[in-house]
Amino acid sequence: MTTASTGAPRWLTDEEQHTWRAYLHATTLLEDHLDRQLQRDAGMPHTYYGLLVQLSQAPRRRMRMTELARNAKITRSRLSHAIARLERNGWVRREDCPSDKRGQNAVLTDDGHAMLSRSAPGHVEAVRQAMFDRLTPEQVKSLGEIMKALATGLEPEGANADLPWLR
Amino acid sequence: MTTASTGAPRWLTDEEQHTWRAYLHATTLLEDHLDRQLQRDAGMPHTYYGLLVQLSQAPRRRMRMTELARNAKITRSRLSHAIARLERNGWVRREDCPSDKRGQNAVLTDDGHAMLSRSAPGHVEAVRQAMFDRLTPEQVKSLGEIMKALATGLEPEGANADLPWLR
DNA sequence: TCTATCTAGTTCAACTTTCAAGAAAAGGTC
DNA sequence: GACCTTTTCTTGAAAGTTGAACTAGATAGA
Repeated sequence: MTTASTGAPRWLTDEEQHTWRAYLHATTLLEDHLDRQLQRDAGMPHTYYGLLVQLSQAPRRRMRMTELARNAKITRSRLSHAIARLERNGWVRREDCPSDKRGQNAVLTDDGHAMLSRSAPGHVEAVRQAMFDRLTPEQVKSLGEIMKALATGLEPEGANADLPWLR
Repeated sequence: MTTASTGAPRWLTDEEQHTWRAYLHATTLLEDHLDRQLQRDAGMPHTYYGLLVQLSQAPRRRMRMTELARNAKITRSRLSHAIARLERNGWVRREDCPSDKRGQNAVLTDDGHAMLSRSAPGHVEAVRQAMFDRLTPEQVKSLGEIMKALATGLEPEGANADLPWLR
């Protein structure tokens, strides 16, 4: 239903195959690299770090669970687990939503904010070394455009909207 | 030890930040998309599918565990678990290595090969729709170069060789 | 109001990944 | 050969992820 496989398969050209492999290769290595960097220096995986960053940038350092999940591109289930863990660490706190009794706000605690301030420089440095120190300004620009195009195609809205919003 | 954080943190420019977000965003969505596509159509995650592909292209459809792990950029531990699962599915079989009694070969079974033949067209189509249908030929070329540059920087050999070969 | 439906978030079980530890064979070196 | 180190692969427990089922509150219609 998602992808009708009619007709002969359109295989990839040599250039496309090369690019695809390089893409898989590089994204895997980079993800692993940053995951380890953060696990070592901040005690959490990259996804969790991203959640704290989102919260730190939100209005009152708090955000509704669903919105946070949508921004971070993860399922609500995964977010529940993640927030539970971050709560155990004392970096996030849950709070009932005043306007909707079903709702929860995830709130970045002072400890969480402190931890973020401590680890952000190291993380940025890692990102810089892994990515920006290796690309020309033109490549950075180009990469941004390419990634934007890919994301647009995969965004829940648009053509492929048979999912609640993710899955 | 890995990343001395001396001096003021070199923060990211606006363009770099934009690119970085787009990168995270797009790679997350794409990974999830393909993982679900394969889980649905082939009954396994993307990583596992990649292992079968590697085996299918190896000389006698078999490969030493360590080599397979290195090619797939995963740990040997993870590979052990993965192969165990694929073995349960009947798609892979283990075989003692004649020349080295410690060694094991992972062998793609006929069932595994058949399953691959069945699901490959759909997967290629998914990759094409998600990536190549959305990029110009110039972008494809550029993306390939960029990813190659990133991978080179993260490759175990070279500067950052304090890891056995991964981790 | 009563009912049906939808939305927010959590929970459970199954599965995958990681990390640390360990068994077994191979490769020096003396 | 005896000893030490390295390499190969596996294991087991803890952590993280997924998908489905579930509770509770919101919403809308008759």
